[in-house]
Amino acid sequence: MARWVVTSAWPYVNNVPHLGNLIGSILSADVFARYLRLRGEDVVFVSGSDEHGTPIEIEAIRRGVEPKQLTDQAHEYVSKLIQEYRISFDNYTRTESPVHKSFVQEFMTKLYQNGYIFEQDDVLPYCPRDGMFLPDRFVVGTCPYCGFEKAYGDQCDNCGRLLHPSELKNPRCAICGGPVEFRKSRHWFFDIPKLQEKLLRWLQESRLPPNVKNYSMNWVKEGLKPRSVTRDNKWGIPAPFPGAENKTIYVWFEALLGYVSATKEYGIKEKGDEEFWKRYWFDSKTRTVYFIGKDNIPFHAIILPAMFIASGDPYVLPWYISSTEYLMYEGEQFSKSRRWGIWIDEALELLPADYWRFALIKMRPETKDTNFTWNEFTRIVNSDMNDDIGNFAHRVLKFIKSRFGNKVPEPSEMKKLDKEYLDYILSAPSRVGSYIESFRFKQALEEVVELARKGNQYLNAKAPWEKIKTDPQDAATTMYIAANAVAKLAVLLAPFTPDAAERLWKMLNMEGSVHEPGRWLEASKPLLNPGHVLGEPEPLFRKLPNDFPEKAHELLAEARKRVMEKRPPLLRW
RNA sequence: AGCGGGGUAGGGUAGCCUGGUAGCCCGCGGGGCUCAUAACCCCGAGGUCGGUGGUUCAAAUCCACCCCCCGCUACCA
Repeated sequence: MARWVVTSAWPYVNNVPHLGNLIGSILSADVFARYLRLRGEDVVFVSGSDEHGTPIEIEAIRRGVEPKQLTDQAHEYVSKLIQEYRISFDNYTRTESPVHKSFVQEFMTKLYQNGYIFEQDDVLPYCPRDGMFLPDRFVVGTCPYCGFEKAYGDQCDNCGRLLHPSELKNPRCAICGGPVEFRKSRHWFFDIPKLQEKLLRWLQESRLPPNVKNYSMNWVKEGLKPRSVTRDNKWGIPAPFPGAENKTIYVWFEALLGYVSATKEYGIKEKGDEEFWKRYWFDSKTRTVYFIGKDNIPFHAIILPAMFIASGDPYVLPWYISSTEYLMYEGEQFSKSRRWGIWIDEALELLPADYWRFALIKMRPETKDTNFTWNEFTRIVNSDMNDDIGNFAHRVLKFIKSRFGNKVPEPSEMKKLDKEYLDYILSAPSRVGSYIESFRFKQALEEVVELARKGNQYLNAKAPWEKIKTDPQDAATTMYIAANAVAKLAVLLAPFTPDAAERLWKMLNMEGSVHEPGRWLEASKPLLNPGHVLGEPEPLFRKLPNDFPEKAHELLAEARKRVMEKRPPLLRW
């Protein structure tokens, strides 16, 4: 049995995550982690709030508070939401965690000692009024090529040209609007070009998916440049290099290390073992799996492995990186400034987590950007989830209750149709599982829906409501198989809709929890024996009204108002 | 501009790697059933697979060029 570390990209908590963030990393990672546990695998599932860096520092300035006050509120709120979505993190921590901070400092010191860090002066934009150096993105001015007056220091949104902030005419601070100067500042750089050959060889031999692999190999082949690992921000982890007393570590470098430090923190808190994390990260048989959005590929496929190699410690390099495309909202990208989209707290005001989990997984942008529309959402919830799965379970359980005294009937002779469907049920866990293992969650869930669809066909073909009068033994056989299909559904749904799966498990009057380790493996044989007394059947899901798509925008607007009162003050718009 | 991903019936998607005249879901039209949540089942209509050219007995699938959408391009995270 392999050890697994499953990670999800760390939400940047200048804001509440939206549905795109949820499906892109957190929810996808949860489905995978839950599946592995159901298979009885040894899993650590970690993530945390990414809370350092300029955007948060600026947000804090804007609100007149210290950054820590902002991220304290954000971390607490996001942690609570993550629980409400039933994301089964073993540790959801934060980059302000003391374990993380000291881990990052020790790690960066190793890179320094191993000769992978060098110093160099840079000339950088500086705002004298705010008293801070500005990232390129936070300098605005007139584009020297097209004359657009609101070009950013890294790129002009009008003509698309890539820029350097020093090229802008009339450069101003994006925060206060004041003039920008250029000042010299000393920085510490990660000498990543030294690792070019090793990275290329690793990428070549890795089993990363083609989109990640090809993309990254091109990057590396084009030639890597040293990257500065320090920033002049006050808000962050102090750089441990001699002479770097006023610098902090660039958020990207430390946030990536959070995967390791979160495992370490978990070991200390839950196992009382300082060295626990090494059993995972330093074991060549451990499989580390990262769930990220497509914008994050270089950091996970190049920079993180480079850091691991440069540390000189025997870290396992990424085993798999599952990168999703983007979820769009009604045709356009989610946008905080335009308030376009659905944020995860708003969603819960409308419907319980299972509805979102199910629909989002069915919309998971696995090969291309996918559009969230209320029409499609309603279709998935009403048709796939409720009519196919929910109603199938209900019709089976109700029938057994009314005609068989709520006991699983004793099967007799199996005919062709019976054998076919029984085989189909018994092979479903391995079918669904193999899709999950190839990171095709959308198809995996479709396969679960298909089990219910086939069940409906089976019932209609066998018409036990008719046979009960003419051939009761055949009706009993049919319902024995159908009941087992429902039990199977409970297990197969467990990674996707954990609450509904558990409710169904209880309705079947099964022992313990559906989420117990190893359930998936048990499900390769019938779960219900003849004579087993079932529980009280009730509808598993409810349906959305037909006019839901038309009313959704209005409902969302109302939800947004309610949410604003629940959000901690520093996260309100 | 360079690199990567995508463009398949009204909507959503599979198939493409490993060529053999297109599969599934929703919607639509017709029929059936009555165990079930106005649910379920069956039948049917609807696609020259972004465009052009090429390779081949045969192209959604391979090659070339072009058009459109999305992302990245190293200091937003």
